[in-house]
Amino acid sequence: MDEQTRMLAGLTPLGALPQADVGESDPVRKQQQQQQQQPLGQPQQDIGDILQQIMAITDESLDEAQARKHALNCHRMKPALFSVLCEIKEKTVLSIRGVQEEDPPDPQIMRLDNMLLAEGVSGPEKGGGSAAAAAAAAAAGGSPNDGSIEHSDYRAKLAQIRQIYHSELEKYEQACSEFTNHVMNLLREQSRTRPISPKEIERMVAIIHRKFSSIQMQLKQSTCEAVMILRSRFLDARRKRRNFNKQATEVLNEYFYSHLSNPYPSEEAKEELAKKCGITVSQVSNWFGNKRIRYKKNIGKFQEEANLYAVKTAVDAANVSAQASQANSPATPNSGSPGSFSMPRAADTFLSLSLNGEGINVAPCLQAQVDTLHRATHLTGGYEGLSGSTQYPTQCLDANSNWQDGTNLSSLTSPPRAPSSNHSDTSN
DNA sequence: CTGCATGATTTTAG
DNA sequence: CTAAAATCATGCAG
Repeated sequence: MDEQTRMLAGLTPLGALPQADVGESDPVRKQQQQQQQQPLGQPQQDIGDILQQIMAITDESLDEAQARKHALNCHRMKPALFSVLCEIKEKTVLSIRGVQEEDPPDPQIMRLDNMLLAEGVSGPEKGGGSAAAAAAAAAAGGSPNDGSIEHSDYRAKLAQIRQIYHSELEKYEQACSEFTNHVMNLLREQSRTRPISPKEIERMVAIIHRKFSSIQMQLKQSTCEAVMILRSRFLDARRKRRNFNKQATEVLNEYFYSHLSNPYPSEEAKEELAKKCGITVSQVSNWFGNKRIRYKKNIGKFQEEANLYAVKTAVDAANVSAQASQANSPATPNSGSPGSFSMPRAADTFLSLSLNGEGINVAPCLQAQVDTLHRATHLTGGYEGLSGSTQYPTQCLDANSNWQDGTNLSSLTSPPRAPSSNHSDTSN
């Protein structure tokens, strides 16, 4: 109400403007002016009336308003008024414009966009979604490989967020374009009664878009937050340690102790172990990394374990070997000790590995193994000169390997190797 | 609650 | 890049 009167008050005096101000060069204008001035004395009042009527429109019902609008449009003074308004508009709009012009792309929203893109939430459409998510997950984990199993949960959650994000975004976009259309239609409609330049419509649209984009930003922000939360939870979960099951540990230990001379499984071996243990290749790598360092740090502590697995491997191998020798020809030239079990195949492999293919030392080492195995098998306990622990593979292997020749290691550990009274080693 | 075992991650060295 | 070494964080037995 207040506003209306103010506007009216402001506009009415301006109505006189054209007379003073309009460029004389425009013949149409001139004519309009003349028309306007013909009913001398009246024009300003008429304009005032019309404006008042316009203002009153809001109070009327739709039909009534429609009728009035029509009447207004048909009013003989309408063109004149229109042109006047045009003039006013031109002046005021010019001054309004320039005050606030399009701002540069918001750095904040750019940041969010980048992040969402990086996280695989926005970016390529649905099809590539899971791939992007996987990539994001992999990047997040820093582990370059597989892990698809443990990431699946994360991926699922991310996909969920992604879906929500997209549907919301779509909703916003639809609402935005709907609203924009509506406003544009309105403005177009109104442009029949009041002067609205395309520029102005454009500006209006821009304003609407800005509003909606600020809403969008909120959406993006909350999506980012959700992703962050998910990510942190995921990282936490990933950090959670779950012991491998017994069987897996057994398999790994078996491999480790039967390859003690060179406990570096090849990529294929790792894959095989991973499959056998139901863990990932990187977990196998972790395990071997940890095992090597911990074994090296405290060999004594692992002696028992070593023996245990030595026996196990030997027995297994013996069984296999027995079966094999039954089936095959007896051709195992190295097996000098026919004793209770023939030479384990596992030992064979391990030796060939440890010796780098040199066949020369095989025999003594095998003998050593047999001895140790006997000892271990019989659990004779104290083997004289050794400080309490038998060292199945170590001595033999130490002679042939260098993966653990890290200076003072064994000195810290409990039972240092007793070089004396030991078969094998370099002896021959 | 504590200490150790152990899987995972980070840092360092080659 | 890989492996070693250091470190972190959790699970679990006592």
